[in-house]
Amino acid sequence: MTPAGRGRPGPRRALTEDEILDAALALLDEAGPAGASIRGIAAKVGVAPNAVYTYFPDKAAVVRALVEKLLGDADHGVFADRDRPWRERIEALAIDLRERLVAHPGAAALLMSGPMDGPRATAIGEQLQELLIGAGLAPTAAARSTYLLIVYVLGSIALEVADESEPGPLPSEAARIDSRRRVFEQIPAEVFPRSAAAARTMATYVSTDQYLWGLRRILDGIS
Amino acid sequence: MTPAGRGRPGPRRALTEDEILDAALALLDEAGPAGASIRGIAAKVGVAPNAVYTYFPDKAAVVRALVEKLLGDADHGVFADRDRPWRERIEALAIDLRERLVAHPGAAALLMSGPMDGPRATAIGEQLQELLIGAGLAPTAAARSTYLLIVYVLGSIALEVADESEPGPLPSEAARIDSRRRVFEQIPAEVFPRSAAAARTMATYVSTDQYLWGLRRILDGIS
DNA sequence: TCAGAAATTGTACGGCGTACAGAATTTGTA
DNA sequence: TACAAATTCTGTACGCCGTACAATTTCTGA
Repeated sequence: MTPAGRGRPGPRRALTEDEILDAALALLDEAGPAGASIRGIAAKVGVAPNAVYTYFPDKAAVVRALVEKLLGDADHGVFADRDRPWRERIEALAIDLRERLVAHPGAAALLMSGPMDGPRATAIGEQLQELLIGAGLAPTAAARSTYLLIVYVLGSIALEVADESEPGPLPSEAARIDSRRRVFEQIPAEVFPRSAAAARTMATYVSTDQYLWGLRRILDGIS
Repeated sequence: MTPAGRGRPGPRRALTEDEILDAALALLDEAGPAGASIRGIAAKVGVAPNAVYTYFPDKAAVVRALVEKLLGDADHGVFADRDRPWRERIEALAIDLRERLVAHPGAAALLMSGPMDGPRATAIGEQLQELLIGAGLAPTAAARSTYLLIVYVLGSIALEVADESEPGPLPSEAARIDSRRRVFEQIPAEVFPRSAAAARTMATYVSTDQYLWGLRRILDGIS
């Protein structure tokens, strides 16, 4: 488990941390959280279960590392382009994060299972603050707005993936909306009149449209 | 497991669904998610583990029922008082939900572990829509705003409880902010200058102040 | 060359959710 | 009033899980 700064005795490692994380992610995608066990990961990479403990001290560390990996590097694309309008840059980051995380529904839930204090999470917060200060916000307001945005992005994604119960990749957005519509159309209008009338809108809660609509209301609110 | 509409043969039940849920919640509070096992619940109420399956088909059903129970009845207090200003009513609901859920940190995480389609969740959505329409929003905007608010409330709470890793009741807000400050003050200013400068503000992300601040920005954005 | 560090395996433990069969209890009805 | 059927609960068991421990193998620097 020690970093193994090559130069010390001992056989060469058969794996890398990244191979383990890739296997964990693949299992998460195929079989959901239940499938991403230490034993499953070990089987997938072809070692005994306890060999994983050479690379990570325990399962929680695997999850932490996986979350960090999923957050990715935020300093790319439109978000990093200082010549674009700031709202556009934030929308680009939000869309990018949503795409990356929704692609791995099982993993998205892990995001909110522990403190977000990894370097990549910090880097995203740093860039958001920098951007908002550049947009004219006072430093304190920029920091608070940064957290508001993170809450919104992560909350949206978590609720979105929680809506689908099956493991495996999420169905298409259209399919998910459709199945939600069928559910919401059953709402009894006598007891929930507003919800029954809004069934079609509520079906689209998990859409990119709603996601961007909510984000824009927040951006309106902080500027 | 069948509702047991008294009148059919069989011994009387030794428990009620509610006793099981109470035991589950107590275990969740004492020992966190890991402690709230079917076996633990059964031990706490004094039956064999599999007796629980008389009341709920599986563990997921226990969790679903617990989540519903935790959501509580929203139609009370300031939120239900149609004579108060609408923003005040929403703030009252938000504060009420946060208090109720943060009191059971282990359970809060369960909220986003499945679709929020229970009757109590629907009732909250219904009342929010009604309120927002009364505030002058068009029905579609009211529905979208409702979801935005739910995302914010649940996302905030989930991130807040995820920040504390230990099971058991959350420390006081002041203690949590203090411990966050100590962590954030370690951020290296050379690599994350904005975050380092905002450490004190970031420490208060988990405060009622920040929670209400963010909520108000959203309310600003939707009106 | 070889001492000793590191990686990996075999084995084991306690805990989990839950399936299944049987015993015990209660009921409406014959 | 006796009994058949329905229901609750227990005993037991299975296959998972995370992970601790000791032994084995493979490598390196001295």
